[in-house]
Amino acid sequence: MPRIIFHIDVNSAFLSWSAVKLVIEGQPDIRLVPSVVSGDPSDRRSIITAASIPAKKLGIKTAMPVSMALRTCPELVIVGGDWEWYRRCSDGFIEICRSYSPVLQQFSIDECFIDMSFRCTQENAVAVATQLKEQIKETLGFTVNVGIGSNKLLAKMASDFEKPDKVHTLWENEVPEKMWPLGVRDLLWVGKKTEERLTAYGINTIGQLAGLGMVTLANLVGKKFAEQLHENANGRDNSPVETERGEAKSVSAERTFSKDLVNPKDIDRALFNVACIVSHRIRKHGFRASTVSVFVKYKDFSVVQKQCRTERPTDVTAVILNEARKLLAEAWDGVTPIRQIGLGVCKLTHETAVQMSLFEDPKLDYYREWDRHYDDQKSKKEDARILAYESIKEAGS
DNA sequence: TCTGGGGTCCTAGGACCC
DNA sequence: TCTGGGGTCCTAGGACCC
Repeated sequence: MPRIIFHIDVNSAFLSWSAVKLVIEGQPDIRLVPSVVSGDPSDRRSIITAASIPAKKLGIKTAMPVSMALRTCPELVIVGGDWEWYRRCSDGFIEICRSYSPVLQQFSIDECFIDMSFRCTQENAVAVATQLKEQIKETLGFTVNVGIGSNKLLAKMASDFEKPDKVHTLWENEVPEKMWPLGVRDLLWVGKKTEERLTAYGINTIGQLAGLGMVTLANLVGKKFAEQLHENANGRDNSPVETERGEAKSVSAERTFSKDLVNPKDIDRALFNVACIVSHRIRKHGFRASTVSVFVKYKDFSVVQKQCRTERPTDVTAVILNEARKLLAEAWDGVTPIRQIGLGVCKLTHETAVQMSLFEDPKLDYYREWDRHYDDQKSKKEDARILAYESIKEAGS
């Protein structure tokens, strides 16, 4: 029996979600004018996270620097992102999708796959998808695209066709007509570098890629990736809709400074801040980390990254920070101005048995106490924010 | 024009062991 | 004294996704 997969993708997710909130608060609908969402609208270094359709028509794109977009369109409306609110919108949209099929894989905050094989037929798939799309619009106030295909790849490619508020199919027999004429860059997993390599070889469309011999392709992009690209370009993908959200494999935080920093005190403060964020996050999920890494990005965007193993898995801020400081000393010469700094942990375990060591730092108890205070403060702040949002929701309903 | 923040997976080379 | 080959772990870097 052929599979029937839906891919549901929120149109300009962050922008739509911010618009919904503003409308609830009685503000004009920013979806109707050139508008964007950016991290920090006042920071020259921030970039665009999402753009409205009128903004896109003016050539404003995601990931474009805000300063550049403002030159294109001086009257551009810029709003800051609001993660707590986005989380709620995302939960609402996932909940509706799940009511259509429990075999659901959340692909990102604004995308999911559902396996509809037992819930509809090829004949009525478009009608069912349209109903889903309308239900989300009526209940939550924002639009989605639904892509339908016989596997995840085709469903995802289909949802990327004309936007917004549309349903598209891409069945296997439609691949030559609907997918092969597209440029290679439109194929999932073909980014800038791979596109460059392929076009340099004269491969411009997905159709040309589909017909390319494996030996040639492997020489261009490596064996493993070549196999995947070959399958995908031919519309084949047998990956399942994975309902289990795998556990995080790494946790990281990074900060870009509004001006490049060179003062070691400033840089150490930034490192401290990201260490607090990362260690708080792993404690929240009950993880301990065995590897700490630090990276430094310079003005020319070159990156130096250093990592090391910890003596034993840890979730203590002070321990992670201590490792990070050593790594920073290796990575940074102490004089070159730094644009961005980041700290990550990986090799995460749920190990809770405390391994006693004769050499255990006697200050460890104090450090843990400090972390408990930090976590308390954080959760109090979160509670306050949740209350604030509940009242917004009430005002809207 | 001047480039955020958070992830995943893959590759390649070196160290070390058997 | 000089040599092979496989396996595993670690680190660094690159490419991709949203």
